[in-house]
Amino acid sequence: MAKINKTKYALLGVLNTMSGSGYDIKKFCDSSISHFWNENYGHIYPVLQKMEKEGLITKQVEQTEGRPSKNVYSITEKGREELKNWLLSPVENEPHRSELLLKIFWSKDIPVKNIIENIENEKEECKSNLQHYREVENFLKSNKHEIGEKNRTLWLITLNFGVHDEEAKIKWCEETIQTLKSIK
Amino acid sequence: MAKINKTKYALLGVLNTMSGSGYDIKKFCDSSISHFWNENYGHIYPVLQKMEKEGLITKQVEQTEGRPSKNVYSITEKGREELKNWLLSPVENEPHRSELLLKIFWSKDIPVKNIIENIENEKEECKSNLQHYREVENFLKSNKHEIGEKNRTLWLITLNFGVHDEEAKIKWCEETIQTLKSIK
DNA sequence: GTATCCATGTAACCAGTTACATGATTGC
DNA sequence: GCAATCATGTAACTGGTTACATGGATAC
Repeated sequence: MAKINKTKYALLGVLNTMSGSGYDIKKFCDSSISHFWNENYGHIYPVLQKMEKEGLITKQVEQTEGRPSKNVYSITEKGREELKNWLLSPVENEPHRSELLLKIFWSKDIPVKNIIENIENEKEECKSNLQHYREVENFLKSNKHEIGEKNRTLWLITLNFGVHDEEAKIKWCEETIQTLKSIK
Repeated sequence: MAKINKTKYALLGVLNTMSGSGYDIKKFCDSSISHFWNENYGHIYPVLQKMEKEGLITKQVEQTEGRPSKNVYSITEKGREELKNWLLSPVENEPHRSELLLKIFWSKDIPVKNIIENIENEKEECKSNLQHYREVENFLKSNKHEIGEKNRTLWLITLNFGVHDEEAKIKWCEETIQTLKSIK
């Protein structure tokens, strides 16, 4: 058996917060969980159809004048159950792949300055991510309404992961650049 | 066009260090780059065949008595070029997905103690990874021969990434567990 | 005698990405 | 007039995992 479908749970999570169309779901993902999760239409639409057949969600077609018709999905009790069971189950860590590290590992015949260049780029990206996380963090903290206290805490926790992660990577980049300069 | 094949470069990297069979390559990967890269036979063998057709590597069949016959692959000049070009090109960061963060994000209806449980598990895994990295680090440092000074530095750099990463995650786990306990 | 290692490969399957197709409305 | 937004979906494709199939040799 191949990998199981995690997209399903991402979509159930969204629909457990709000009903909406594939389009709405995609927008929600991009604005809330994109720092650790991505989804695209080519996957969202088929998975929604499949989940409807399984009875995890229901569809309702909405017609507004002058607008394309909209398939609004809502989570069912069965869907809520399925989501809850998954949330309570242990995390399956899939091995991640780092192209940066792979490149460094095989760079014995590459001039040090080129290796450093790639690491400088990485560092800049980390910095820009970090700044972005801090902005969203401030936004979430300032906004003491709508989403509920527990949700805010949980969302801040995921952002804080990003902050720790980027900070650690920046530190590693700086150390590594120094190390490489010294062997030049 | 879909994602390009990074496995190719992982295999070229191995073959740029040593000639060997698919089996040898897998062993090498498991013992050297497994902390940031994984490969499996179901992918290695077809990719080797494809690369041979493209002229990036050559095959030589080796027969030893009392052993299964072995396809020993070696990198060609063309393969070396291809690898070098890739090593010099900028890193394409593909978005990563974190199941742990996805679970936390959607856990508003889950008891705090269950969320904490998952984070405790994560912390334990980080600790065990960290210890492993430190052991390999010591092994590499003690062994002042065979692989060359530059290679040792590069390999230590990739390990050091793991160390920074795991330490940051452990810190995040501890902070997060405290935060969650306080909202209980 | 049993588990592990050596060694290669295929088949079935699912995940996920990108491009294509369509078309109206709204804001600049 | 043009770009962006709203809105849904399919097709083509690649990546990658797991299971299956085979079988001798060696170590415990």
